[in-house]
Amino acid sequence: MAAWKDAVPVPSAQFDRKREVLLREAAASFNRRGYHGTSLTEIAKKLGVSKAALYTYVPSKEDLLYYCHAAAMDSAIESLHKAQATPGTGLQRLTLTLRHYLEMMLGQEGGYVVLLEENAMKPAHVRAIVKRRDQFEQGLREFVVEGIADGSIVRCDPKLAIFMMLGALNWSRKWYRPNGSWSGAQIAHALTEMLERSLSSTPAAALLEDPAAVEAAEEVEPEALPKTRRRLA
Amino acid sequence: MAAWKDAVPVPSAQFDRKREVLLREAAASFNRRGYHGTSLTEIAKKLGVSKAALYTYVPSKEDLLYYCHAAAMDSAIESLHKAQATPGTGLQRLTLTLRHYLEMMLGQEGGYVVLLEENAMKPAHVRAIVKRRDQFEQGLREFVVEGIADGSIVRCDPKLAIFMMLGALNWSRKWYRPNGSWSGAQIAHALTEMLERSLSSTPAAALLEDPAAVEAAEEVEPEALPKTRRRLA
DNA sequence: CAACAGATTAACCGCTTGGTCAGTTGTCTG
DNA sequence: CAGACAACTGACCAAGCGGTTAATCTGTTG
Repeated sequence: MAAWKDAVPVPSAQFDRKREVLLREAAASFNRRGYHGTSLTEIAKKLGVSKAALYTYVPSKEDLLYYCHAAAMDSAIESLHKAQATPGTGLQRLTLTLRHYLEMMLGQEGGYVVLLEENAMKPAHVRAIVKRRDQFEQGLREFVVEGIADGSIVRCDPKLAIFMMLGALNWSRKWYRPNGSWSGAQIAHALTEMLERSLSSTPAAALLEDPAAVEAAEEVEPEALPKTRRRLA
Repeated sequence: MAAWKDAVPVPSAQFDRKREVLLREAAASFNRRGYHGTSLTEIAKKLGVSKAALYTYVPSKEDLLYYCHAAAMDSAIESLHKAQATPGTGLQRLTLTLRHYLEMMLGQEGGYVVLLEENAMKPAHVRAIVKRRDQFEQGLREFVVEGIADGSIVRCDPKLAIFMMLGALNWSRKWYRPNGSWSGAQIAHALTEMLERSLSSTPAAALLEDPAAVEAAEEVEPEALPKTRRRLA
């Protein structure tokens, strides 16, 4: 068993770290130019190594894409599980998940996330990713059903509602610029607030207009606080 | 002037028709596999001709992408202009545009539409497309501003609101299947209804749950007919 | 029918790609 | 210091790409 030796000295923390950097860089390139539009030479150059060196960390370009997708789904499902362990109405838990998810996606590390060109992977990998994505979406749909039952969400088609919301969030990759006047967390707050409103049975009377306002309202958010949100008459 | 001869006999209606078919096929492939992931040989094979034949209709692969983008923007801006010529509140005009836009996108012809991998085009083409896209988005934002002024839309950040809505709509390409239980028009109705609710100052108490319900409310649309359009009380 | 023009093709070209490999480097171990 | 081993490199390869070309096919026109 190789596990013995591997487990001892410096368990190749270097290796794992470099591997992660590679994944981030690859994900960033894939997101910008697309999978087929990104060459390994390109990625290697950005990392300051030769193309051949990449094969120390990854068996093929296609696996690189798979690892990126897998990491993205890890984040998503983690957000879901956190919310599932949190008490609240269906609407609150749904919003919580989406906010977490988006914050990770826009986070300064850039998040892995590709969500596109899945069919560039071999069938087994596609199946694995699609399965986990279905789990994620199913969890979200259950929040909607729950919300309809507890009265926090208006009657609607859960599948469609989730597709709409994920579209609104995932598309943010296309226009979000980290150096703009809104931070990732601010965007996450404002977007999920609008989306919440689209399903809420008691929609807020106003939405955020100004990034600065987010900090005032958001910075407190860490869970507790007297629940006095403005509501429609 | 070549225009003289071109204008006379059969003004190459054949040519134009074939060109259009090529564009549709290309757009479909680009949307599925991405621009770089689609080879001209692949497109040619689907059309039952050789790759070289494509060059009769299009000067290069990159131009093919450009024409697709251009056609997509034509549709979008047409939707916008129609709504701009229609009276109503900002919210109504916004919703009308989005519904038209989505219906075209999901229409049976498959719509061109790519919206992705713009940077695969040469700078001049990118600029042309981005400019028109900005026009479209600017028009939508103006509907939001208008809606806030006339009281139909709650106060919010127009830019963010439009980004959210376009994301929700554009993402539908990823999950919509023409053979499912919802038609394109039904999806368009249900999605825009949810989005309308997210900004409306007087949100509807309920949303559509069932595709069949759309038909009862929507199916009247086919434009002509004795001009007795049913209206809401 | 002869002449012509546009559509179409097979064969081909230069180039880039993902991937391989033999060999060099650097570092830790005994 | 000797050996070992993983990291890394430059040179290389087959395959597929976008694009070109010379020749052929097809149909219309005088």
